[in-house]
Amino acid sequence: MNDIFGTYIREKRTRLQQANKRYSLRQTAARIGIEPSYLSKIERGEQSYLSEEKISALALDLDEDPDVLLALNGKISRDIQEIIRKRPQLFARLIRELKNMPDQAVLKLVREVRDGDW
Amino acid sequence: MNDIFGTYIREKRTRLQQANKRYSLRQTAARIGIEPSYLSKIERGEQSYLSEEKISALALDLDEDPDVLLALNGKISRDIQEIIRKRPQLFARLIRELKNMPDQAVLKLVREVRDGDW
DNA sequence: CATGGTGTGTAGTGTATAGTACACACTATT
DNA sequence: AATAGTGTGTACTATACACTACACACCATG
Repeated sequence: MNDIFGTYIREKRTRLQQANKRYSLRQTAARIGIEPSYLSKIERGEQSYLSEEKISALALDLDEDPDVLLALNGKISRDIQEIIRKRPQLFARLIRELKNMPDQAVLKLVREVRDGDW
Repeated sequence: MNDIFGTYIREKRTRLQQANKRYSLRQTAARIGIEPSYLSKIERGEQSYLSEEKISALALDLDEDPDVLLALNGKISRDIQEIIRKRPQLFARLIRELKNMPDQAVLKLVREVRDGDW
């Protein structure tokens, strides 16, 4: 189904594997704490279920952005979900408004918030 | 576990029931398409699993905000999730920045976006 | 006093999610 | 020729999630 997540991490891992043999499927699986056969299935898109914890561990291991890997897996990190659930109306409105805004516009908001005069 | 969702909808429903007998547990359950015993369990917090579809239907029926009911149930609506997953880094940054901002500040952003000059 | 409507208790169900365990075939090394 | 390491196939498992089905006890009311 969701073979884009699998394809993405397989490409990244095999690229790292060229330079360093510790990025074999088996060793990587061992580091993130799953069976090699399971990681194999996931990379080939045969099975795409992987918990947030494992995805985050994998992101750390492969030097990838956890939020990106989670998104490729159809997930959103728990801390983000928590923030939204605490003020659902507020964030729902904001996020829907931003749906079609270009990246630049959203980034401008981020900057505005960070060094803003609130 | 999550008896706040149940308590909330039970209160709202029974309040509506005072004025209109069509808001009995049985009739309400029938309108949203679940068994009365199941709605009973949910309202008493014994079981809190309810799909997004049923929660939205319930929100509509009880004249409540779907995003709020979903949040009380530990969920976030699919359309919001989709928006975030399409640009995970961007939205992750923005949302985390806004975590501790007061409502007013976030609302100001919403307004800025809506009638902004992008 | 039966009938209709109320809420609830108990038991069971199907699918999704998140994996393990182990055997197999292949390649590289020693 | 044995050994270590590679990826993969098959079968199985446990828990979470999202419900249904049906029986029960308790009012009202005609």
